[in-house]
Amino acid sequence: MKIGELAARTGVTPRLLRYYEQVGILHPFRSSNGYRTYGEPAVERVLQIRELLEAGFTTEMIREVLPCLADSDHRALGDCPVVADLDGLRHQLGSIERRIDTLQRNRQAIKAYLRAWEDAGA
Amino acid sequence: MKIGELAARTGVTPRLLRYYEQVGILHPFRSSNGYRTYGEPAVERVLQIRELLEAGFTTEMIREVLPCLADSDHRALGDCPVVADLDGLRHQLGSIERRIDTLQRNRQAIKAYLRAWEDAGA
DNA sequence: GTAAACATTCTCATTAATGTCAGGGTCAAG
DNA sequence: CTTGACCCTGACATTAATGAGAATGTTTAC
Repeated sequence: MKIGELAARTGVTPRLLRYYEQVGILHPFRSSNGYRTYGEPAVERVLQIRELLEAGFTTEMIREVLPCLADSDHRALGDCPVVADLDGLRHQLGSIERRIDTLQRNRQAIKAYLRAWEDAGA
Repeated sequence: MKIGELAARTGVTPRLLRYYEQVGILHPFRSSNGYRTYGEPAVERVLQIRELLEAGFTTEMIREVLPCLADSDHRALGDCPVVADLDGLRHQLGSIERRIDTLQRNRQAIKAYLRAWEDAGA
């Protein structure tokens, strides 16, 4: 499919799809006229990129982890390109875990605060 | 304490401390000479700001949630300034929970991937 | 009282993720 | 063949979070 259709199906602007290609997290083919051509799996990939970006990842982190996340259902390890840098991956993992931690602590605090107000208001 | 000391004690540059004031998440007093003056609790507050920023919050989100997080140990609800917008808070809570979710799913996937490689490599 | 250390404000620069617009190709429908 | 919809590249703008520097005032310590 061409960029417009992918954009429509993912809710992401063509501009951003081109950007994602530019930073190396999306790799469309080019047809002879120069148009970008995306396969069906691109849809899910783009959605995952969005999800990760909204969770606060940078495109650089995504470039590191996405290869190992993509298509995780039907893929054997052998399919993986040469092995993304495992140490980098472990590092990302640590950073993700720290973030989860911070988020959980703060979620707790906000919940407690809200509950206190709700109790008081009732 | 003055800005330099707070910077030293938190590892945050004076530049950023001024920035945090500018965006309304840090509120030093001013002494007669115009110098910013911070109280002891500012240290922890700054550290929390850093933590939240590193977890991917924006200063705007922090402005919303920090009032209800700050000093959460020794504070009665009554001390809270008029009540930060409870609905905004619930919204932030939802967003935090979605992020935790995304993060956890991806942590899982990365761990599985790493484990697979380690098993294979062994 | 002069110099060093630290403060102030203001301005400009940078990176990441986006938006927007301009100048041009491509293609399908009429 | 022309028009309209869609694609391409490239350039410039913006917001957030930072860094860096200039020009200037204040405090400290000799």
